[in-house]
Parts: sequence; structure tokens; C-alpha cells
Amino acid sequence: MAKSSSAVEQRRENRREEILRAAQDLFHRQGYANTSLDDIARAVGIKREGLYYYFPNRPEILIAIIKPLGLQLRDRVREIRESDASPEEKMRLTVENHLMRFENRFADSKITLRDDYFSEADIVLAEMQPIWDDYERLWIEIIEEGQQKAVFDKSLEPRIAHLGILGLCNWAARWYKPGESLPVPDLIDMYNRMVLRSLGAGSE
Amino acid sequence: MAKSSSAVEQRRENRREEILRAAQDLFHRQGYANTSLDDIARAVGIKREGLYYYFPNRPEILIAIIKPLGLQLRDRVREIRESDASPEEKMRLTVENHLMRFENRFADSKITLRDDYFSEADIVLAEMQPIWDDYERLWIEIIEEGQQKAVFDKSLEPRIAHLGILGLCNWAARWYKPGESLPVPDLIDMYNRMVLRSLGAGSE
DNA sequence: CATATTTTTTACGCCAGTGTAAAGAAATGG
DNA sequence: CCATTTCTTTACACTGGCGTAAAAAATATG
Repeated sequence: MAKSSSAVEQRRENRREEILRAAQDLFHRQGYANTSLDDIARAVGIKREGLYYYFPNRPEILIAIIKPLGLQLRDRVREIRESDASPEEKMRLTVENHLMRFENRFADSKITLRDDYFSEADIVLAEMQPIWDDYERLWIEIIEEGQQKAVFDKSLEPRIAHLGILGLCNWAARWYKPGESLPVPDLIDMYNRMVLRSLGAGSE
Repeated sequence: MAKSSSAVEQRRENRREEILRAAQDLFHRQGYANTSLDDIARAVGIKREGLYYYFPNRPEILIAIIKPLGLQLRDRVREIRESDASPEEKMRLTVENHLMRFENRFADSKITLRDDYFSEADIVLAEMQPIWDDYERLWIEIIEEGQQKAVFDKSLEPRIAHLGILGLCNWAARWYKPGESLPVPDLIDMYNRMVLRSLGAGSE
């Protein structure tokens, strides 16, 4: 009987999820740095040491929360990049991809995009960096494609333009609060107008 | 003889400066969170406890580094705001004001603009928040002025537009490294083109 | 129901980082 | 030179947070 049953696995998975939900909420409200394992355990209703049964350490909890979203962001931009859409449309979709999760995945979007962990957890960085590197590459390719097709301003250095636009989008993770100011679709719309103009698109 | 001499004061000030330089370098290289008082003391060549003679605690060291720059940024934008320049020119100067210090005040610019301290030091936030609030207000006023004079796109929500542009500029504190990619004046130039276009200016 | 497995709690130990006070050393001023 | 002031070091104490292992409790299984 070394093989545990489906029911036991389900129970384990439920607890893992419970821990991740609690951690996500806490990371969101008080930051990763200010969230201890004791905080998480208390929120779940177990003792701190019990968390080690499910996760090896605190950084791994963070990874379990942010990596899926990072992968989604990247994979979606890859699809966009490989599509037949025009460069403008691609950029539009890419910005939308970045910001749309603020609507119903606000907490993990915020945690992921703020990347506060950069100074704290080398293993988290090691895990996320390849994803963000891919992500960057894809954005740059979209910009380059637009420049090649004389749709975006050719005088812009593609990587630096990307980083500027990424900054514009990521900064929202700092200030955006659901229910205040603009609904997400309007935010996307407005930022897409700004972004496309900044790239010199739609200069009619 | 309760009044110490100029020479004693000078000595004290020298040591304080020495500490701030060392701290700035460390904060820059490894982040505020990863810099202990021991690290700073070692870099200066004294014992950790000695630092308490000059500064009450670590957050106050950070404040001593970043507050002057925050005030400069704000005060300069206030001048710009109150000038007779056109809205476009004001925005140009404002972006320049934000980015120009990457040239010869890279370390403290980077530390200041990255605002990593937000999750760690309430007293730092308390000290800086009023400055950033003023700063934001001034940016927004410049945008509103441009919209009123039909130079910037009136459909943009001013604060959100400001936050997007701020994000674009601030993000540079994460990725910009002197000597790599663009020299600062070229970076300013390029970002100003992007920013002004994003606001709908210069749509000729 | 007894046994095996899983989960949770208890019990420790460690340490990095901090802050305080007193003692000692160095600098200053008359 | 000596008393005073300033600066640095020594000496402690504390605490938050973490990780490990064993014991106890809960659950699953035949």
C-alpha cells in the first residue's frame, strides 16, 4: 500500500491550494517580505511547522503562485507573436494580455508583476528569469516586426521601447485598485492608445 | 563649552557622509533589504554599534539618501509647472528631470526611484509619500494644462496617463546600466518622443 | 478493529539582525 | 597637561523567523 489513494491525494491538493490562497492574499496585502510562514500558517489554521509537509520553504510557495501566471503571460504572447495579425494588432493584444488579468486575477497578477522578490529569493529569480527573458524577446520581436513593416517608428531602439512600455504596464500593479478609477477594459483601451501612439503607429 | 567647534562638526559631517556613501553603494548593489547595518559598518571601517552614534536606525540612513533627490525632483517639476513654457515643452522637461540624474547620480537615482522600501519601512514611506504626492499632482497638472490647450489628447484620464508615463520612466531604474545601451541624453530624447506621442502631442 | 499511513503538533536549536548601555580610546580646548 | 567632550568598541540581551526531527493525533485501509 505504498500508493496513496485518490482521496488522500485530493485532500493533500486541497490543503496545498488552501495554503496558496492564504499566502497569495497575504503577499498581496502586506508583501512577500513582510509575510512569514507563521502568518500563512495562522491564516490557514495550522501550525507553521506543518507547512513544511507541503512546501519546502517560503520561496517555493511564492513560485507556486507566480510561475503559472508568468507562463501564461509568456505563452499567450508567443501565440500572438506567431499569429497572422498586423503588428499593431499584435501589440494591442500583447498589452491586453499583460493587463487583462487585473480583472479577475488581481492578487496574483499584482504579486507576479511587482516582482518584489527580486532582492530576496535567488531561487525565485532563477525560476522566473527564463520566463521573463522569453517574454521580453517576444515583445521585442513584435516591435521589430512593426518597424520592419514601417508601421512603428524605426528610430526607436526596440528593446528600450519594450522596456518603456513594459514599465508603463507593470506600474499598474502598484497603483491599480479594482473598483477605483477605470474598469480594466477601459484601462486596456486607454493604455493601448498611448502605447501604439508612442510607437508611432496610427499616424494618420 | 557645550558648543562644539566647527572642526568637530566637520569631522562628524565627514563621517556621516562616509556612512551615507557606503550605504548608497550597498543599497544600490544588493538592495536595501539585503543590506544590514553590519554590512555598512564594515564598509566604513567601524563597528556596527558605532553607526548608532550618527543615525538612529537603518531606515533613517535610507531617508538621508533618497529624500534630497526626491525633493529635487519635485522642486524642479514645480518650477517647470510654473514656467511659461508650452505644455509639450513642460512635459519634455519633466521627463528629462526624471531621467537625467541617471547620468551622474545613478546610484541614488536608482535607489530612490525603485522605491523597494515600500514594503519595509513605514517611516521611510511616511517621509517620502508627501513628496511623491506633490510630484504626482504636478505631473497631472501639466497633462491637464496640455489637454485644456488642446495639445494633448483630451480623452485620456490625466492621473492614469501620468501613472503610465511614470511607470515608463521609473522602470528604467530597474534595467538601465550606465555604459550599456543608450547614453542618458539619447534615452531622454527617445522616451520624450514616445511620451509626447502617447499623449497625442505633435500629431502632425 | 488493528494496523498502516498521513497529517499535525510539539520541542528544540540556530542565527541574523537589531538596539542599548557602559567602558575605553581618541580628540579637543583652556 | 588635564578635564571634558566626542567617538569607538565591547558586552549583552532580545526577537523574529526559520528548519529539523520526533511524538502525537487523525485518517485510511484491509
